[in-house]
Amino acid sequence: MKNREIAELLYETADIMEFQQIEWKPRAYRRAAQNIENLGEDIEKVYERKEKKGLTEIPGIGEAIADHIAEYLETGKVKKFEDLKGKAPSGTTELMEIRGLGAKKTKRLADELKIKTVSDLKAAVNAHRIRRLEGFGERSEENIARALRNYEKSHSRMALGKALPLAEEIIFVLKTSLKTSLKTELGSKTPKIDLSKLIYTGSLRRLKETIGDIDILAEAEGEQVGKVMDAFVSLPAVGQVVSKGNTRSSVILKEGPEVDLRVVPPESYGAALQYFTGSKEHNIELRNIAQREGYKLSEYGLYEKASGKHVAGKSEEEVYRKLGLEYIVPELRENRGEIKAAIKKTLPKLIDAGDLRGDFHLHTDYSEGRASLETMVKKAETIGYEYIAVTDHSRSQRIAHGMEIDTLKAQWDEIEKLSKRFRMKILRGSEVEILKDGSLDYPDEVLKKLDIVVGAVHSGFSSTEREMTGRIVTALENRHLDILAHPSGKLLGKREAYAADFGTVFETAAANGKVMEINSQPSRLDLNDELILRAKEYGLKFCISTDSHSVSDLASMRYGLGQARRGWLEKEDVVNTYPYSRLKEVFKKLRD
DNA sequence: GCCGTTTTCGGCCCGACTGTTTTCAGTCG
Repeated sequence: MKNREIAELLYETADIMEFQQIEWKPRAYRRAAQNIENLGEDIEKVYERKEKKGLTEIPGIGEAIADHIAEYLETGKVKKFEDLKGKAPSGTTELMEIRGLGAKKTKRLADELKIKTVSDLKAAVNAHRIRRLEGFGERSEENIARALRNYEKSHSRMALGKALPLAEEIIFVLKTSLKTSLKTELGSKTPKIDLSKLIYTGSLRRLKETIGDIDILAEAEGEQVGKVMDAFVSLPAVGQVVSKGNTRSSVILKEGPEVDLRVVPPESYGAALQYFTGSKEHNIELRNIAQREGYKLSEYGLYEKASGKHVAGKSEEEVYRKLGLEYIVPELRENRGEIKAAIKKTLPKLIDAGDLRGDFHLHTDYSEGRASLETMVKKAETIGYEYIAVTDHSRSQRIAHGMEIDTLKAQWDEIEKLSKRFRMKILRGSEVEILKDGSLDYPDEVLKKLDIVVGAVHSGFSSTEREMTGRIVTALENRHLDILAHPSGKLLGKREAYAADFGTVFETAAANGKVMEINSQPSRLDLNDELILRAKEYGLKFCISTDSHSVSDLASMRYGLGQARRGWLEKEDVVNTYPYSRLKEVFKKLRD
């Protein structure tokens, strides 16, 4: 799959063009790159099937870019891009990633100070050569120095599972601080701040698998604004204040990530929430619609273009309705067809947290889990689940204390005993290793006694695409396998997905009635939204599982649920929303 | 370079903050 590769190439080319002060083209290139990332289909396959014509059918790709992509797929490079790159200094695109440095400044640094790489920049900062440049000055130099330190510390994205609790914590502390300061001015006549309106927005609200920075929105007016901003920049977690204004302030936390706070008045709250939730691509599309309909849309509201009259903005729902659209939930706002669906009123009714009735992937201290079987069962029952599957590792997973057959049977005995004491159905499961040759890690007579077999790959990540695809396909053709766990094998920020032809994997899975897991572990989120969208095309069913290794992990469900919603899944697509009585339709070996 | 209920040319989202600039350009989201 070369989608990401090609998108990266287009983004890089856009940066270089911008550096060379070429107008408009960078925008076209970025838009094309974005659409390739969101394609949900292998671009190579598109090209094989329909050649260049297929490429130009992708939005944002016309004749010229289609030719470049074709050239890349045929030869592995694009002559025009190579030439372009040859004319720009080698470190250009990297320098432009540093906060505060865009195309113009990078160009001036290169032209006037011969700064071409990050280390050139560092040297220039240390020698105070930047402040002598016309239009730069001492402050600019200090800011570049700080941005440089930040860039080196972390220019990677944070996992959703880390960012979300962090944002919740910040909001909680900010609310507490504001409550206290509001109380101390008892008797003041200024309107109170509605603290329920203090929420996180941005990619976090869209539950994207990784987060660049944390965006927070608050509602306040008049002198209250200053109070919110003051409370925000003086939070204990703040390491550095980047900017502070009347509508926006920006800080960098000691922990690393940047947090932006925007404050808007009540009549604009909905428009601002919509705007800051993004995505950027979704918003641009929305503004285009607004323009066509004779409106102007900004974070302050929807305005009639002719009269300048404010016609919507109090709530998000109002903004969408006024534009003739069904309300679109944050998880769908990626410009992946949701706007067209909202116009036609054919948006999916997404799966909700309340729909989930069980969990098909969890570990106990029989293998690498940290809690006992009984503790896990007890906690799952408190959540209100109707069933769970206990899926400890199979025998060849030595590192994870994989279970020999005798131990597995002992676990079945304990499950039997516990079943008498708990209302919830406890299923005999196993996370069975898919071995190098695609066979499963227990003999058939053991597998057939399991209620649920969750197959997983944990080794041989550097296999070729052919080997890995063959291995998984063989496993999917095994009648004992029910669920394919963490199908892509990626670890966020640590390990790429293994090379496998997911088209073939999904096709085989669909033909054999297998279920695809959406693994909710914060470090995995696998399948992610893009692969879910692809898998759904093949008519596959999914399950959202936590892969819990401790009691607290059971709460990770919300991250997997987020990916499912981003992947347009409805209740019916996800088998752990089915009542137990219906599960037999999916898992044939299930006992009554 | 792309696109079209403004349709084959002429647009291309919009507003806030910073710094050094005395009226605005650059950058960001």
